[in-house]
Parts: sequence; C-alpha cells; structure tokens
Amino acid sequence: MEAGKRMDEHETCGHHGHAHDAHGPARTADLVARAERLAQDLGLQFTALRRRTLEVVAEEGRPLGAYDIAERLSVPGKRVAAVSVYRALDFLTEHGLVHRIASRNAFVPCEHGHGAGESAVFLICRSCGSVDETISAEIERSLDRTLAEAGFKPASRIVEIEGECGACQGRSEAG
Amino acid sequence: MEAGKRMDEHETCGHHGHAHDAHGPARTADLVARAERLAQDLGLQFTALRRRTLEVVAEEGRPLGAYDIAERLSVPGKRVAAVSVYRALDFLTEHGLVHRIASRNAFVPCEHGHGAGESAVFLICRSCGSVDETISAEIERSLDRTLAEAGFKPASRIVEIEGECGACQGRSEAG
DNA sequence: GCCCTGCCTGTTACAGTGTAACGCTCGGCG
DNA sequence: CGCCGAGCGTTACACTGTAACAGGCAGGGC
Ligand SMILES: [Zn+2]
Ligand SMILES: [Zn+2]
Ligand SMILES: [Zn+2]
Ligand SMILES: [Zn+2]
Repeated sequence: MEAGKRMDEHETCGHHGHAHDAHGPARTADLVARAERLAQDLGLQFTALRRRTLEVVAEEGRPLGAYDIAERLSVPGKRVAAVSVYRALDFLTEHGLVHRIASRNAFVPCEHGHGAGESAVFLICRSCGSVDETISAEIERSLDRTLAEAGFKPASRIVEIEGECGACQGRSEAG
Repeated sequence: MEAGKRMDEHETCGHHGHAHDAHGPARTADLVARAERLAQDLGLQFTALRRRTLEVVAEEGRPLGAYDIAERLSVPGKRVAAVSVYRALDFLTEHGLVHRIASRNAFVPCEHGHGAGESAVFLICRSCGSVDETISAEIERSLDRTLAEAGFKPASRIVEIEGECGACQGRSEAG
C-alpha cells in the first residue's frame, strides 16, 4: 500500500525520533535480526511461531488484529489459532519487538530500537489507517515531571494520537 | 472504598491540573449539573438513562466496564441491556462528561471541566485500580510540537500511564 | 385530533477480543 | 529411562462492541 517511500533518506531527514513509516522486507529483516540477538543474549526462545508472527506484523503496513494475524499464519490444513498468536504477541510485546495499539486492539512492529524506558508516541491516521511511531525526549520529560508532581510511579505508558497523517492531508486538499 | 479524602482542600493544594481522586456524591452532583447545563445550552436531551449512567460511573471510585454499568442499572424485573449503556456512554463521552480508558475498556467520570481541545492524562494504579485525571499544558505543548514536526493533524489524544499511585506506594513501603 | 418525523430506548443477534484450562510434544538433565 | 519446564494445539468460555429492527414518545404541520 502507498507506493513510494523506499527509505535510506533516513539519516539525513533532520527529524528527531521520527522513523517515517518503514514497513516491508527491509524492516522485517531488521526486526528478525534484533529478535535473534535478543533471544541469544537473554537465553530466550525465538521460535518459528514467534518469528512468523513478527514477520506477518512487520510486513503489513497497518495495525493487525490478533485474529487477522492468525488467519495470515494459517494455511489450508494447518490452522493457527488466535490463542497461539496471543501468546506469541505476548512474547513480542514484552520484549519491545511489536507494540499494541490500545485504541485499535491491534499490533504494529516496533520502528525503533528503543529500550523499555523510552516510550513511544503513536500517530494513527483515520484516513489511511497507518501508524507512525515516534520518540520525543521532550514529551518524556513533560510526562516525567507531571508524574513526579502527582507522586505517581509509572510502569508503562500509552500515548496514541488519532488524526490525519501528512500524506492524507495533501491527498484531501489537492485532490 | 478507600476512606478519608473528603475534598475541599482542592483550591489550596498548589498542584496544577491535578484533581485528586474525587468521586462520591459531591462530584456526582457537579457532573449532573454540568450535564444539565450543557443539554440546556446545546438543545440536547439529558435523558433518565443518560443521567443514571453518569451517576453510576461517577459514584464508583474506579473505572467501570459497560456491562458492569448495565448490571448496576438493572433492577429485578427491569434489566438494562449493555447496548443501551453503550449508547448512553457515547453521548456522555462525546460531550466530555465521562472518559473511556482505552487500556482497560472501561469508563471514568471526568474530573475536570476541560474543553474538547484540552486532553487529559490518566494515571492508572495497578494496585488499587484508581484512575486520576490530570491536565498538563506542558505535555500538550510538547505533543503539539511533535505532531507539527511530523506534519500530523491530531483529532483526539489518548495518554494513559499505568503504575503505582502515591497512596499505594506508601502502603507497600510502610505498611 | 391525526399523521409524520426524529430521537431515544428495548430487543435480538452477532462479530470481535481476550483468557483459562488441559493435554501433548520436545529437549535438557539426572 | 523418568522428570521437568517451555511452547504450542485445542476447546471452551467470558468480555467487549455493533448492526438491525421495532416500539415509545414528543413536537410540528395539517
Ligand atoms: Zn517501538
Ligand atoms: Zn493517512
Ligand atoms: Zn476530563
Ligand atoms: Zn493505588
């Protein structure tokens, strides 16, 4: 979906934590490699099901529901149940390889190599359904300050913005 | 639940958008009054079901699921279906009287009188389940800046932080 | 009064999301 | 070999949310 945008302009774009929507084979290979390294280092099992689940999520250009993933993983005669997908997704989300979009009950591949402390901001387009993951140290700082003020000890953060992405704005203005 | 905290110390607390968890009858009456004013001004219908739904959500000290609300609204011989509750909740959330907690599929009363432009930050305690709604102009600014940088036009925002509230931290450390 | 219309609600049916529980397999280990 | 733990298949089930249709009820025009 959405032709163009092949990537490599990434380093010179001047944006901060912004990763441009980078799905497709390239990002998939990156993510799989990252998963294998992680499993190696921590003594975890990056099983075939987990790898295939990660691949399906990474290939798709938009958030996928668990049942959609299950369907894509199924082949005639060998059906993958959603519950298995949920377990694989548990693993993948726990280790930051995919993210859950709470407002959509769906999952997207991680577009950054951020650690557990760094939380992401998800920009969800209402028109094309794409999700862009960005990191902003400034937002983290404001959040931390507010949380400290409230005496609240954060464990996980969800920041999801729904709206219209740049591409769709141009599309609807210009025609 | 959770004794103490009767409120009125609100104006002198020095916090910014922080409302302390204010449930109970007082906040309920405030919310109902606000809803009646709003319906009056905009020519909307603040029906019995909508009022009762708002009251149930406001009385509870924690996020309530739609089916929980339906159960509380039901009396022997007169059952309220969840679908009716959803419609009432649609009305209430559209007009900012209650908020949906996406990460919990649950609803809480609005603790502020904020307009549609001002978005809230929800602090969700994993121990006691309470939800505190705070407003931070600083976070809004950082978000706006990041969104502008990404060329993204926001329509609605979800910021939910899971962790441990101040009360529960004290409880687990000291007691 | 009567009809028409719009909004709200009741009811049924159903799709989508997520988890509990049980049992099997496989690989490592004594 | 038996034991054990992790992953996975399978079933069953609970929870969340919506579509579609029918009835009630108020307001407005006739
Ligand atoms: Zn990420
Ligand atoms: Zn778009
Ligand atoms: Zn609010
Ligand atoms: Zn708490």
